[in-house]
Amino acid sequence: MAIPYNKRTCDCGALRPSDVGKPVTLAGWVNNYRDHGDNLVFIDLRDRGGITQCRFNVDTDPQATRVARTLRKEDCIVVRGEVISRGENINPKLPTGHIEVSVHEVELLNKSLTPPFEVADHVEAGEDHRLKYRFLDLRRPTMQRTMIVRHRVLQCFRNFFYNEGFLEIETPILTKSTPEGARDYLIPSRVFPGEFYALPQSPQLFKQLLMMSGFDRYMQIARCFRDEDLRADRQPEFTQVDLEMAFVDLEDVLDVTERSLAVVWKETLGVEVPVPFRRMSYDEAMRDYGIDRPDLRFDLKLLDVSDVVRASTFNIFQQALAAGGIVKAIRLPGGAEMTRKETDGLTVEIQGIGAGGLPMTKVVAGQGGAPELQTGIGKFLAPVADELIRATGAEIGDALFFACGKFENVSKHLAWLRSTLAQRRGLIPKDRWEFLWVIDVPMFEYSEEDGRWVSMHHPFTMPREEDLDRLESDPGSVRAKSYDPVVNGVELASGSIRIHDQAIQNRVFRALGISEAEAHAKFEHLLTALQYGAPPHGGLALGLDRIIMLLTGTDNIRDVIAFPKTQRAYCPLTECPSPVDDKQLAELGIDLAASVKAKLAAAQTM
RNA sequence: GGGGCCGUAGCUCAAUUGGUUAGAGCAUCGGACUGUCGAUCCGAAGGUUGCGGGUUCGAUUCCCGUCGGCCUCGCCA
Repeated sequence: MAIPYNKRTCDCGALRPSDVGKPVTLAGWVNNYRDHGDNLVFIDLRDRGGITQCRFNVDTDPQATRVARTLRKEDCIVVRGEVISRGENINPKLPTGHIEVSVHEVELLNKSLTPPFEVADHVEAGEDHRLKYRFLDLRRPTMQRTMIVRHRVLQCFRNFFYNEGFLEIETPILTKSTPEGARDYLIPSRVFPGEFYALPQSPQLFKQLLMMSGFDRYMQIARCFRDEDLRADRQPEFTQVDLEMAFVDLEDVLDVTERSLAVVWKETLGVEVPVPFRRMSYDEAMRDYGIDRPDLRFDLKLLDVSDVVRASTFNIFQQALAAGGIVKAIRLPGGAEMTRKETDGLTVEIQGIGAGGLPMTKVVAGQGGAPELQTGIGKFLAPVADELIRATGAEIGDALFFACGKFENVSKHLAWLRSTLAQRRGLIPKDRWEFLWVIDVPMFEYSEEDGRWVSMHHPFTMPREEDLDRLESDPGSVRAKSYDPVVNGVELASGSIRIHDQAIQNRVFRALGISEAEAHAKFEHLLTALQYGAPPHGGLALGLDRIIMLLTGTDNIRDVIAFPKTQRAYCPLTECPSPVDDKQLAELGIDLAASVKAKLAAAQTM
């Protein structure tokens, strides 16, 4: 008689000594089997709740034991039996380790082929392999835990924002291509041949329109799409917890956002996050950390030593300073113990991100015990050694690393060095969460490539009122009413107060070199809506994937997404993207370029 | 588009300066075993060294190309 698998009594992680004596029905996958010959067979049964050991005794249940002997890893089974105590033979590694199920009946629901890799946390498998067999990879306990955390965090955000009066409203996936920002994924229209929808990079304009529609407080768990190259923390489709509020100013958005994050950290990790978060201006972040998302878990600030090294004899510095550049340094406590091999390795790596090299020196005890600079560029710095040691606060045993040139490059190189040194030298404290807001970000940055100003955030961002009169005369000095929450060097979100005045919106478009005709072609709906009583509003979008990465302690975004893509945005599981029938293309009025056809043909004959 | 690392058994990896029949652990298969729990013991099977070319008496090793994976710069409002 078949065992009623639809009447499971609990999951495989639930049973405890207090359940001893109860009849149970469990179903799941064979995690492991141990066959002890004549008498005993053990099966570790796994489902998303955990693992329960099942015992088969040939003396009492010969038929079930016969079946159990044939079971192999990843077979899907259902068992019926009785919870018994393990006596002395407890397994402290399992929450269910004090009990086991004495199985009287077992049924194989589906036999598994030998899996291509073992479903266990301790067995590593190549990542493309894991993605090809993602349904097996997701059975691993850590992956299951991650997906469960993800679920809980989503619930947590939803509950929090509902309680704060937010409405969850969906926005279109098929929408309009936008000129600024990332490359769009395009969807050809069958009904309008030659015309295209775009997948949303974010629901930005729709959420602003919802504010103009009077919904006041909006939230959505929104899937967003950007056709740009991938990174360890970037996927072509990703999830944002998207917010927008009307009749608010900057303080209101910051307040509700930081409280939501505090709740999520409390609920998932039990960590109390103090609110309000500290705030740092963009200029301060760039000056002290060289990056707009500083990791405040460790010090290693960037120190401007331009004036100090001006009198040194190091040519590279002289040239940089003469060209209007700067020289900055990082003081690494204990860095003098680094080997030549280590520092040479850093030099090669920093050259890989565009630096000319990595000037450095060590602070050692000279004659009489006074600190002096040795190795590296020490001899060139001799004329300014005392002053440099004083300016950097360097002590005997430290190392000093330098970068020189344009502010942007120095910042980029030393920001990389700062976090690399902190990681390799073990300077990052565990279980520390350093939240902050980065505010007062410039509205625009100049794009050499495009020969014009481009938005740092997006074109709908409100400038600070006191900077408005410089929008035309000095756009580079205008700061935005934008705000980014950052934790441990990770940008969690990005948001701003929006422009709700058509005149200001037009001035910003003009500053961006977007003509009136183009603005109307691309944003007619927004510009029109701004003329019908648009309320002041603002919001932000939290990067859910990165939040889950932080909460689960992974540095790989693929680990927090059930079905992610490879670095080339390929899915090994579904083997997509993939070619489509000529008929489908014909319906869309699309003809492939000759070069593309040739490539496809060549690939097929291979 | 640029830089870096990698590709050897089903999986994770090793293989000396370019040199005998390319090894190990896990998985698999067969056998043993009364309490294991990442079981243990005995045995077996398992390889176009990603693919193509070159150098060489001889290539997993060196060179060129190509395909794929990862990290990264550019890019990502």
